[in-house]
Amino acid sequence: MLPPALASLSETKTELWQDLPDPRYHAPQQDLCTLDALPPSRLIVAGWACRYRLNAGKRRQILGFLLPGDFVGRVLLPDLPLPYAVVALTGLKTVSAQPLVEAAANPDRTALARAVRLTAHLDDLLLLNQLMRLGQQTARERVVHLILELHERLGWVGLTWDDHFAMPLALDVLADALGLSIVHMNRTLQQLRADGLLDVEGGTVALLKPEQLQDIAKWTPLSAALKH
Amino acid sequence: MLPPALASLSETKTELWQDLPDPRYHAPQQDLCTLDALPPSRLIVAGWACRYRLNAGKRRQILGFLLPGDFVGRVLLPDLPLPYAVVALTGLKTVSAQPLVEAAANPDRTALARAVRLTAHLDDLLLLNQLMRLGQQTARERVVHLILELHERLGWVGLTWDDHFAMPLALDVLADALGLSIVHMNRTLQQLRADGLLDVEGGTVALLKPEQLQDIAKWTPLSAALKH
DNA sequence: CGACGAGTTGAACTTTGTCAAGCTTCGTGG
DNA sequence: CCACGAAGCTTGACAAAGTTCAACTCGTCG
Repeated sequence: MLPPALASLSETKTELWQDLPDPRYHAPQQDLCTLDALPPSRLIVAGWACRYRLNAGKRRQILGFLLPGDFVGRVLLPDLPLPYAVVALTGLKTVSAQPLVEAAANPDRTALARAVRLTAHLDDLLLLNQLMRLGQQTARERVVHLILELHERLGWVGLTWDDHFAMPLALDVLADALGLSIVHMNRTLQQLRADGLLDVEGGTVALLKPEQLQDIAKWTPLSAALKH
Repeated sequence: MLPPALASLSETKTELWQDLPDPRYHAPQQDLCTLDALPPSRLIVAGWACRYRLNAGKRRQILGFLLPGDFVGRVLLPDLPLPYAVVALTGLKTVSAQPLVEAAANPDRTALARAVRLTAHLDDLLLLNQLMRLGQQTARERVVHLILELHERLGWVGLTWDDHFAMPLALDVLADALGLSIVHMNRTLQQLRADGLLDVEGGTVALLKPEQLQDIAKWTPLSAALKH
């Protein structure tokens, strides 16, 4: 199973991912990088993190989740400060992504360069998905849409089993991501559970009726948008 | 007055902007590029456009506005399809931005390359601003925040006069951008007008109490985030 | 045992959307 | 020159969606 960074590179082996240098471990709640600071270039090997911004001391807005195989920092423009912060949501293992960033900057169009640059495109897609959720969807739609997105992304790196997967996120984290109150987040999940559509318990998500869920959220697989 | 693309380059003259090749004119409502198509690389010289996405046939979500000095298409990754469409909101004049895109790809860190790459960073900032508006702010805050953003951006290219500027947008366009219904968009503007904070009429915006507006929207100037 | 954190529930309230109607403006064609 | 219609803006009344506050549960960990 390939990480998203290399998803399009069938010939590139997982070893590349595993053999990157300088492994490090981060505790939950630890900041991986702060707003307007020069970010490190690292790749997440295990655990979940998120990008977020604070709006004038109020509750944070989570911009997106970072899963195993995702970059912390930027592949393109690695020399500019990030307009957001990144924090570990679980215990985290990362490795240096320096070799991959350098490959992306390589003017020769190697397959690796192309694959790494594709991840920048994927990042764009994910941010737009998040924006569409916040701008256009109801609470119910947002929740389902996000969960389907996580399901697809985790599938790429072999972290799903059938139609369920581990989601180590508390209600308040989901609420911050989806722009909802904790209470409403809760009620929305209850409702989905009561409808027999999905199940979220003990950090595990089960998609009980995948087709209906895709319908509710008007979900389009990310892979469709990357087919170019 | 410099376009954003070159805002950080005091030594670069406006002529560069004016002298780009292949001027073209586009009618309002004309698509400049469509979803998942390879975009042109063009620079807007006059008029307004926007990026948008449709969510399953419902009303469009506008992702951001493109003003004079902004790129249509992408500076980085010009060879990948856009995950959104771009349409002219007014009559539009554009020129080819090919020379600038090539400059950005130049591995030598020329001042021009750096400036053009900065515009990619600015694009990120604008998208994040939009996301924060949709995720965290009330209708009133969103409207003010967007207007302050437009005011700052238009100021960069000399299209503001004191605290007012031309905004050739109908209510439904603003509503699509801010994720509001037309009716509520209207009422929110009415309220702001009644409060003596700003005035929107006949395609012109006047900021009557700029400090209070910044307060309402928790506005941070973009220039602050670009100071790096 | 107690305390804490996370999840859950009810009830009142606020914000925003929907529907429907009326208005103004402006251009067009008789 | 006026009547007409279309498009955009405005208003009221109501409905739906989401938030807030407050209380209660449940398990875990000291």
